[in-house]
Amino acid sequence: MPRELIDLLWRDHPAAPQGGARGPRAAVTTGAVVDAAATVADAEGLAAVTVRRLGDVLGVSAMSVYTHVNSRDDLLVLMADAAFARMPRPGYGTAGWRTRVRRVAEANLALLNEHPWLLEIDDDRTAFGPGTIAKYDHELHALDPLPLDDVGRDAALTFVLDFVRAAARAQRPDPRADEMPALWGRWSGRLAEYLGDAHQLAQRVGSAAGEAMNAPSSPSHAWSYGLERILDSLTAPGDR
Amino acid sequence: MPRELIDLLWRDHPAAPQGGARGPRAAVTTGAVVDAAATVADAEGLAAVTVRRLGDVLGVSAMSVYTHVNSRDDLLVLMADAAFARMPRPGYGTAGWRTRVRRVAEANLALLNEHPWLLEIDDDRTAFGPGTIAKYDHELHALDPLPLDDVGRDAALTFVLDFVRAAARAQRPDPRADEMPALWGRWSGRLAEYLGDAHQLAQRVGSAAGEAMNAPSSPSHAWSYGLERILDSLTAPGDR
DNA sequence: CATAACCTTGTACGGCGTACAACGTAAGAT
DNA sequence: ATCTTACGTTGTACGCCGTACAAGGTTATG
Repeated sequence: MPRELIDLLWRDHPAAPQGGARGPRAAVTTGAVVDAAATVADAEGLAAVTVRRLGDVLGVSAMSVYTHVNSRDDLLVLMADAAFARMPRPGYGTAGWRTRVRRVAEANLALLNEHPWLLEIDDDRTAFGPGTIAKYDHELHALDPLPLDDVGRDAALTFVLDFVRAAARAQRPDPRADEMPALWGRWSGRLAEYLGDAHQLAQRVGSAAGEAMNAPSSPSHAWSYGLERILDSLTAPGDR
Repeated sequence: MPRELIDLLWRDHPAAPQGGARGPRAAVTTGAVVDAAATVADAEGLAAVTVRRLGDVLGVSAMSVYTHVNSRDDLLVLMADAAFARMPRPGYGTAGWRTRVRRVAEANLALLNEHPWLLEIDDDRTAFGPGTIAKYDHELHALDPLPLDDVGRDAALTFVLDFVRAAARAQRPDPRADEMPALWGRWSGRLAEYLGDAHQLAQRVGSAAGEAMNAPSSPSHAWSYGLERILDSLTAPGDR
């Protein structure tokens, strides 16, 4: 293990340890590997981000990638932190808390829509990265106007971001979408037979919700509706 | 492909196609494979559920497993539906909607805590399974006392279950938990150097939240707090 | 008894992450 | 100017994975 993950996360910081001076110049940098990985993930999903593939993309052998990243798991952490680092962080100006939090939610939704693979990265070590910390700080400040103690502030932010995460999950296109019509053709008849008239409420609501989701307009009523509910709840009184 | 997934999902239904009469008796059943998979997943996580491993557990060759499940992806769908099918579904009696929804949320949290691997299964085809449909129907009925149309009812349930899912994710023990002390020992000094006095809010709130999470009591303030907020929001007026 | 349908199995293929050792390269030490 | 040392790069190999395929055994049906 050449350099620890924490030092790779902070590789752009002045205090970060540099590679030793001897030996040949590295053909690529850690940053280049991370960027290449993100590009592949954006285009073909996280599963396409393999070490051999990255080697190809970077014009380098597979094993050479390990000079810059330690392991694939570490790479995922670096990818996530880099994505967070790149998020725009406009100042909040004089906006009220509701607008501020709405902006935070919308920015996160946009990020997750752009990089759906972030939903698959679940590694606590990202919390130590500069991008993740900067994002956290910025988003905590959105709650400045609200009377929250430290723990409550963290809980409120988590509450909002979890909602966003679920919404992004729901909006993510099903990778099986193109098979679904054929599947439905083969299955719908059988399913009707199995179901009979049992679970009528589920049948009715399910088909209504299914149609609503495929409806051309209102791409996400659930989003705007849910977000307003979430915002409302932030001003609700404490436990009862 | 011997039998379609939909028929495997409904394998206990009288109308489900049975295996042909000829040939030797199958050594195991689809149900046995699914149960074995769930047992392994409970004990060692979903990644330990491999086809070869299931063969071992069932005393059968790896390839023989494919007689009963078609593919590993299909198996995951069967596992999820079986878990949903086994959830207790007590009647709601005369309980008010708030109690009913709270019970639904608590039942789902308990399920996800018992079977954390459910969080990793994300296949829309589960929606066609008998367990999933029965669960859906039962949970929709929790909302009977509320004045919701079909689409709104589905949206409300999704809203609640997404919250539960996020809470279960947060409560899930980190598989890296045992490495963390050593990691922190090596990293905390460096992180402090990198951070300096930047992002002071994040530093303060982060450590407060971290301590609160490791606190012995109040295993999840976030859960009860968040759930009440979610419940409140279900009675809020519509969009504004 | 022959046939056809079914289950089981071993082998094999192409993928994965990555350990390891050999080799080349360039800066510091002498 | 040479030697030494640290480092980057590479090919090979190991043990996993899911699963395609073909061969062979087993049983009810014609």
